[in-house]
Amino acid sequence: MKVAYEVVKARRDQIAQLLAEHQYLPLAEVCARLGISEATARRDLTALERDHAITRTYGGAVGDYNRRFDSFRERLAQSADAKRRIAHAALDLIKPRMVVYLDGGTTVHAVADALATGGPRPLTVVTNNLMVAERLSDIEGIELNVLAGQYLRRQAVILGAKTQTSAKLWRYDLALFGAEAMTARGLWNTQADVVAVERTVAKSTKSTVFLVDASKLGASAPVFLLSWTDIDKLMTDASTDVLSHAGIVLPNRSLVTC
Amino acid sequence: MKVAYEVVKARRDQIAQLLAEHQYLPLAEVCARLGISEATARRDLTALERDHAITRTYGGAVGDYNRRFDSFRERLAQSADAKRRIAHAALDLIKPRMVVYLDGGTTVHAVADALATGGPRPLTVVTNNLMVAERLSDIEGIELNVLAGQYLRRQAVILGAKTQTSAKLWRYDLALFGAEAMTARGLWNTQADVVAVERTVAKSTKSTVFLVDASKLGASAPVFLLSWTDIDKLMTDASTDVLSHAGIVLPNRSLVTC
DNA sequence: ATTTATATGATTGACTTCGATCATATAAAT
DNA sequence: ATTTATATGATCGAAGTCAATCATATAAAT
Repeated sequence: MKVAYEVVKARRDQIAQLLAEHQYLPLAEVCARLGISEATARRDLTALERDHAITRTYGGAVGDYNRRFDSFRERLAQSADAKRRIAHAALDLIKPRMVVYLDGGTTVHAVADALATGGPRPLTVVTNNLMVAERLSDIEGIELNVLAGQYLRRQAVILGAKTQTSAKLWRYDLALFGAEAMTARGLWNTQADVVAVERTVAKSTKSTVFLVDASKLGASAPVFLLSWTDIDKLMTDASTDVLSHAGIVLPNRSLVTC
Repeated sequence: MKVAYEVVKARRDQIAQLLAEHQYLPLAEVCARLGISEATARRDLTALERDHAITRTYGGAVGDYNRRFDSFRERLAQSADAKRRIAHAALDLIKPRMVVYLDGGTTVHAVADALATGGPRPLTVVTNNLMVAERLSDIEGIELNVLAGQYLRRQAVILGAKTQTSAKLWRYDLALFGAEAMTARGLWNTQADVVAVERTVAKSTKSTVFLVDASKLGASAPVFLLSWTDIDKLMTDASTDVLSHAGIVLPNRSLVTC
């Protein structure tokens, strides 16, 4: 029997809501909860998928509500192995009771990943990256703080003038940064606001460490960040040979290759 | 054939990673991507589910990586209808170019929901609630800012001394708050640090508005927040009769019932 | 009031997935 | 070197899911 359009819409909204809450629901569950037949449930799910509200699966559907950070995640996959190795080396720098700043990039996110599964405790972690925040929140022994500022969902990062102001509220023992490019002159990044925050943090940290995988060698990025003399350590999977060939020569204690 | 345990573990980690990226993958896709048989894929998925890394579905699996804010979502469902009505009434208070503060509770989240689908633009929104932040980020005409501070994932909220400091970085035209209880004396909340932030914001806003559904009438909460004379408006679904019966009497222009 | 359009639920056959079982290959233990 | 343990892939019957089709009831249009 035909039914008022509003009734249909309300029901589909309810299904979308249900899926936002439960992430996944089998078809039978949808039928049971709404008291509708398989056929109607199927039709509703198909319609909702057409409107990009959910994703159908064989036997049910998943909600799209939480599909954020997608572009960030894609970048996470690049050079994932090198990033993981660098991150594990970086763990050695972190000691219990430190206040550690974790930068917004994907390489530094690997450190958060490593920290989540174990490492020195207790720790105070400060970050402007919300994926890092998610990863490390509610972990025993880690107090997680975020900076203030404008939230940019695509990059999962908090930026802006207020971010710099709030970055000054802490004193860091160690700051772990990423960068988009490294050349003989130093380290570069793509966004001016990102660099602004990084420089602000660099001024109030005891130790400044950069984690940069080899793919960033010879890459180019428009905004100059810091020169080699400004940093305490570079951790990379690029070999000393390749680095010096690119004109990057650092004292032994400032370079960790892995 | 038996295979080194590390190989198995690495493969399962890879599947979990893949699911974190794609949220949902059908079994056949897992087989294809890893070059393994259905049987092995099934066994891997079962093992991963046992470790609470993923959730199995009929025909595939979904990643658990993003299942956050769950307890907050549950509270969202309570009195959902009243919250929605109150939120829609609150929309009228918001005018283009305002700087609006949105509090951490579930009632205020309904305002974010309403704002997301339409309303006055442009707006500057400031919040300490990350689910509100998610909801309103990347929306044309809305600049979304978050406060600094310690991130408490269960409540999806940012709190602490630094939160108060960063709350003072803005001047608000309008602040929308929730509360856990209302009595003749005024409004109450459960957590001292939540109240601390709310009071800080209340001091730097032109207009202080509370959105409280009827279920909070007669409820009790330990921390006193503000008395009725301190606020500019109360929006509630409780009737004037019921309110006055509870000893709450407000001037007409300060009370919106819906 | 009559007609038209369509939302729903039931049915059916084709297709897919599942769990159990088994043979086999290889890592780990002895 | 030999034995033991187990990870893997193949197979198969059972159970579940899907898309298509159809009759029907009711909203919307006339």
